[in-house]
Order: sequence, then C-alpha cells, then structure tokens
Amino acid sequence: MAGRARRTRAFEEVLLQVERRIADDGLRVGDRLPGERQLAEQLQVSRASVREALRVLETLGVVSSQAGRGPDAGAILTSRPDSALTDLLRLSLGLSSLSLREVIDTRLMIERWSAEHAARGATTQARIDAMAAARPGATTELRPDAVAEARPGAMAEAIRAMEAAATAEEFVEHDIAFHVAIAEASGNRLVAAVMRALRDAMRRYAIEAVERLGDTGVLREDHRRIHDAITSGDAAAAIDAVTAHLAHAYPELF
Amino acid sequence: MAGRARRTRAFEEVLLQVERRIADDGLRVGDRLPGERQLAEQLQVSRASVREALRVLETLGVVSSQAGRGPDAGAILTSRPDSALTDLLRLSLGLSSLSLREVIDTRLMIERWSAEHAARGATTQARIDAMAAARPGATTELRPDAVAEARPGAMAEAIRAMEAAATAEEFVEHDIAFHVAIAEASGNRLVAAVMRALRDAMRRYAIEAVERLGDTGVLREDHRRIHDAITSGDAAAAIDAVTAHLAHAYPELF
DNA sequence: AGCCGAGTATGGTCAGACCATACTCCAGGG
DNA sequence: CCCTGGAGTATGGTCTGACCATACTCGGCT
Repeated sequence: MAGRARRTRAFEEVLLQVERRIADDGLRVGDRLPGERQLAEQLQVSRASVREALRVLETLGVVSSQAGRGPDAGAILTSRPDSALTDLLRLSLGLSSLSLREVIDTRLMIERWSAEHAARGATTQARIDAMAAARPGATTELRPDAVAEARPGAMAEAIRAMEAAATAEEFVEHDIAFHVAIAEASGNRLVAAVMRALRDAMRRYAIEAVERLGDTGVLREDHRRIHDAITSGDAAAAIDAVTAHLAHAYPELF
Repeated sequence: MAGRARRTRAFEEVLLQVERRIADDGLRVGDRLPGERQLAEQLQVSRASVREALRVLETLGVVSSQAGRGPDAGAILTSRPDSALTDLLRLSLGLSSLSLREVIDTRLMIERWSAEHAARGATTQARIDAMAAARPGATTELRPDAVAEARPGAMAEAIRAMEAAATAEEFVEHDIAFHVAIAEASGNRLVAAVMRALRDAMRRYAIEAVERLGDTGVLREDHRRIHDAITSGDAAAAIDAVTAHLAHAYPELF
C-alpha cells in the first residue's frame, strides 16, 4: 500500500462484505443479518468495528436493530430512506452548505412533477383505491411490491385538518401531509421520499413563512385548487396551481 | 420512561448534542469538533459511543475524520452529501425497494429541469466563467459561498472524451460527467448532488443499457443537440433534447 | 393445560489498552 | 543562522473482555 490513499478502515470492509452478501445471497427486506459477534468472527474484526458498520447501515435506512431474542431481534434488513434523506438535508441546511433558495427551487421542481403525474394518474384512481384497501396500516415503510403508496383520502383529509389548525405549527404539519400525499399519488416512491425529506428538513422555515404571512387564506384556497385539478385529472391546471402556491408561500423568492 | 419507545441510545444523544452545538455555536464547514476522548468525557459516554455518532455524521457527509495531529486532524465539519445520497440509492436499488423505473423517471425530471435552467443561465455564462477562473481546483466539496459549481468546459470536454471511449464503462463514465455538468450548470447544488448520486447508483444499469444498445451514435448525437441547445440558451429545445435522449437510452421504458 | 421462572441469545455500553499517523518542538550539526 | 533529524504527543483506528438490558425459549411446577 503506497499510503497516499488512506488504508481502508475495518468497518468499511464490513460494509463492503455486508453489501456483497446482500447482493450475492439475494437478501430482501425482512431478512436477518448475522449477529454482531458472529459477523465479527466471520470477518476477523472486532465487534466494535461491526457495530460501526451497522450504525452506518442503520443511518442509510437499510437495517434496523432490535435487542432481545426471537425472530424480530438482531439486525433486520429494512428500507426507510426517508429519515436518512431528512437528516442529510437538515444538516446541510444547518451548515449553510445549501441555501434555502436551492431547496425551494428543488421543491418547486418536485411539486410540479408530482402534481402533473398525480393528475395523470387520477384516471386510474379506482384501481389504486382497490389496492389501498388491502393496506395494513399507516406504515411509512417502503415495500418493494407496493405499486403505489397513495392513500386515497389523504389529500382531502389534510385540507380539512388545515382548516381546523390553530397554530402555525399545526398548519404546517398538515400542509406537509398534503404535499407528501400529492407526491405519493404520483406513484413514484423515490420522488415521494425526497419530498418528505425536503419538507421535514424545511419544517422550521415553513413555520416561519406561515407566521410571516399571517393569514393562511390564500394558501388554503391554493390547496383546494390543487386538489380539484388533480382529482379532475387536469395536469396543466395542477402544475399552474402548485406553482402559484409556492409563489404565495415564499413571495420573497419570486 | 414508559418503555413503549426504545430508550435513546448513547450515540443518539451524542448526535443531538453535536447537532445542537453546530447550530448554537454557529459552526461552519472547516471548523473542528472536539476530539473523541474529550467529547466522550464532556457527554459522559464512552468513546465507542462517540465514535458511533461520528460514523453516522461521516455517513451523512457532515464530518470527515483525519488521524494524526495538527490543524487538519480530528473531526472536521464538511459538506459532501453526494456520497451519502449515492450510497442510499445504491443500497435501495440493491434491496429492490426502488424500481429502476422510478429512478429513471426521477432522473428524467431532474434532467429536464437542469437542462432548462442551464440554458436559461447560459446568458450569464461570462460571469460564471469569470468566477470559475478563481477556482482552486477540481474539488467536489460543496462550498457555502460558491454561487455556481459549474465548470464551463466540462460538458464539451465530456463529449470529446465519449468520442474516444473504447468500452461501455469508459463511455458511461464520461456520460455521467456530461450529465452532472448539466446539473451543475443549473446552479443548484442540491439538484446537482441528486443527479450525481442517481448516476453513480445507476452506473451498473447504464453500462448494461449501453452494451444492449451496441452503437452509441444516437446517444452521441443527442449529447451534441443538448449541448448546442444549452449553450445557445434555448430552454425549450434543451428540454426536448434531454427527453429524447432518455428515450433513446432506455427504449424499453417508454 | 397453564403459568412462571431459569436460561440464553441478542444488542447496548463501558473501560482500558495498544497501534498508526502526522504534526510540533527542540537539540545538535552544518 | 539555518536546517535537519529525532523525541514527544495528540489524534483517530482497533481490539479485548466484561457487564447490563431486553426479550424470547424452554422446562418444570402447580
């Protein structure tokens, strides 16, 4: 080893091996990884190094650890990229390595895309409803076989909740639910995950924006327009509506 | 603690405290965190727990650790969300929790947006060139104060390199560089980071697609069209060109 | 049959040691 | 005076071994 590139750390080797094992053994969500002690012995590293690798995988939303015994214990493969994305964006914003402007521009891109595709998909809403009926609960887990994560009534429900919201915090909470529902209705889980992460990371700024605005009437009216456009399958109107909505929410950036 | 929610682990507490310290002390990229031993004593946890937290932050691209002594040693705050995004996407694809279709649809969204904004920004290219002249090197670090990461000649350079590529791997390498350059030319670092992550995570599939295609003539012609549209500031043409390009690269998905 | 406690496998945490790395500083020679 | 080389040291990287907390498993007792 010439030494100009840092020697691979032990936990990185574990990471590689675990990823290779996932690919080679065709491991799927729900499968279990070997225990920390066993993995340490197999890979000839200390348990501490194995733990660091598992912590990384947990951060990336790939595994979930559970103490105790039985089928649910140990490191289980999962798939929740949302929280990793959220942490990433929140910390990047905190370090000012991303400007609010860039984040909101990105959000506008995603909102327009989501609204368009949600509207286009509205014609097949009946099919989605039928599949959604089989959903076990409000799990946020991304499941490989799910065709759509969309909860049919989620958008309307969020609109109602916003009417009843007493504080900016409450309002923003349901506002996030509304916009995430649109992204989920687009049928693309990656886009939905990014939307969720963006909104979670921006929560603080959204609350400030609402407080600065004072009256949420304009925003609520926007939501109704967006909802109507999507449910009636009018993609062009949906795009216009979300664009106007963002301009209303962040007038200083437009 | 009622116990229904798992007790916070030690490293999570460290994570919270470090993030709080970043916010409260106004730490910026380049600043140093206390050493592992010192942090462990301050927070009354073991060094192993501190290390697990640092590993998480490193995964999220927020810190970078360097052994030894001096100003560059220790845990330094950085901002490289790209690799975290890449790992996230690659592992999600590996676990089949995201379909290739979803990833490519997302890519199309970003490509269209990037091409459009890169074309719009082409008129201010002279200004960007001037700022780029002051760039120290080809660092991939996201710097807070950078207005644009765009390297002026990057697109043309990648096009030339693709002409000379002998293998699918080589071709894809420069293809990635080309598309990332477009995203960087849009001036939005978050979008550029997502593009880079998408392409890195998809590298394997892109190589397969190129091999399946056999002849890269169509793709190379597309690249020229895209480049021309962007440099001439024709946003509509740029959008059309990238859309056609993606359809050529993945005919089976359109 | 049912319940309850011992056993045990699993992750969570800690303490302490040692190694590798890379800068700092100072003594000695040129 | 400057330069060079080695000792000193602060930092991350790794390992060992221990103990705790949790939660299932199993067997024996009622």
